[in-house]
Amino acid sequence: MSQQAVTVPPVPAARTRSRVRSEVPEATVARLPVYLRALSALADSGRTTVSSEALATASGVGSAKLRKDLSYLGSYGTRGVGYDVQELVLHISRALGLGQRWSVVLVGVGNLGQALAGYGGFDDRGFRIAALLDADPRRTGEVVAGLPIRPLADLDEVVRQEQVSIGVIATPASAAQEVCDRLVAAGVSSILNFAPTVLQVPQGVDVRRVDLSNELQILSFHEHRKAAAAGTAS
Amino acid sequence: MSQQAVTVPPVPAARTRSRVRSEVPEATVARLPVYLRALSALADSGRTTVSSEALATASGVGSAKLRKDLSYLGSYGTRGVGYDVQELVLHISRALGLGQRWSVVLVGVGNLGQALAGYGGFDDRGFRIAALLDADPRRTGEVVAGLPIRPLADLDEVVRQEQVSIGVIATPASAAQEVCDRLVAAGVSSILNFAPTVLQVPQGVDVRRVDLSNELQILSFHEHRKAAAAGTAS
DNA sequence: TTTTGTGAAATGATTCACAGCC
DNA sequence: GGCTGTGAATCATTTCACAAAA
Repeated sequence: MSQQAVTVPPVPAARTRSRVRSEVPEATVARLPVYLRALSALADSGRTTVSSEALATASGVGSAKLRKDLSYLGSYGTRGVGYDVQELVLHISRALGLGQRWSVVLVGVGNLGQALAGYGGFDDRGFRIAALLDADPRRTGEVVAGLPIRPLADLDEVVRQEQVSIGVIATPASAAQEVCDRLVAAGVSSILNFAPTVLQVPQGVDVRRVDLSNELQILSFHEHRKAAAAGTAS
Repeated sequence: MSQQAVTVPPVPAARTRSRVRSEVPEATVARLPVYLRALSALADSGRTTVSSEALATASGVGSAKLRKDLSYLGSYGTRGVGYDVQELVLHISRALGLGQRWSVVLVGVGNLGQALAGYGGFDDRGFRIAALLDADPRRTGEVVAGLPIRPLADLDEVVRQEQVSIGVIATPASAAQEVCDRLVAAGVSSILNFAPTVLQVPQGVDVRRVDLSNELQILSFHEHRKAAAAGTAS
């Protein structure tokens, strides 16, 4: 059937007043981090140059798609040779806005929130957890992954003082919309939502949703079809 | 900018030998779980019927899209009235293959694996964790979320005995491909991968990837663009 | 009168295939 | 000779807009 997945077009498409012309297609943006990761691995293994074919294979896509994706960023390859690994890392990083270190606030330090805080996927690549917040006052002060848990009331202060522009919601579904509203009110304009709810946000705010059971259900659909197909194998 | 995201077209498109004709578009499949969740909430709140407009709003999509999506499953609405909530839940569940209970094996019981095991998103909707496996022999026997951790060597036995067809990988990136190979060898044909790697799998195996730092980087891209746009506000 | 279901149009993404450059 | 960059063709998805059903 397929390959890697989970991150594409459910982003409904920008509806900005002034039609800003996004230049890089959304589907391409969603793949850039994958290329970046593959390139880092190549760099670590000592490769200095790579062909579209090789990088495409490592990223689980076709080489034509890869080349078209990269072409939106500019012409950084050399015909007959390939791409310079270091240089390409730089260009993709720049396109993704990874030149700066983004501060993130994580709300909801339960099971999942703790795992996220300790995951390493943050520092890993230019992100920094500015604070952990939790609504339960009994958790205040507890230290998780080296950071003290703070009360939700500190939200505005944290966002202002730490220049936070990305919020991660790892609360139960029932609290997610309210937390989201408060994040937006505090000035956060990008949200990563792990709670199984659809958040309502004003224009100009980006939300991405990660939902375990959604993913399982999509896999279930395909399993179901495969089983049915196998049964019909005349 | 946008709305909910994270689960769509990065699924490269089916490449099955015999061109099975998928009927329901991939993009639609990725949204069905969202509708299902919204419908459950409506049912809990006592609603018995819902219009495409209302359900669309609750799901973060447009009503035309919703109606077209549902039309791939059949004509289950009543003109002038809307959809019967219970009935629609049933039809979507059936389409997703949720009539049966799927058994899942979770490999890698670290930080994230533990959070997933305890998340509740499994039992929640027709999924059952058949076993927790971990490569570290020191963890064997430890009980997490009510289940004992078993050694990786038990994989084949678990898959066979428990009729497992879905595997969840929550190992470090370095171990993911090997675990994946063993899952596939054992007969698992759908994989949910939380490790930050692109898995290579044979045809007929579905992989979906969930990657925290990918999501953050996509948000970073949009933040970056918004900041640039704000700066250019002449 | 309301709201579905759906052809047809518009938009977006992928793939092809090859000219151009190293 | 090998490999990129990209128009043009294809395929997929979304949106429009309205006829038909309740």
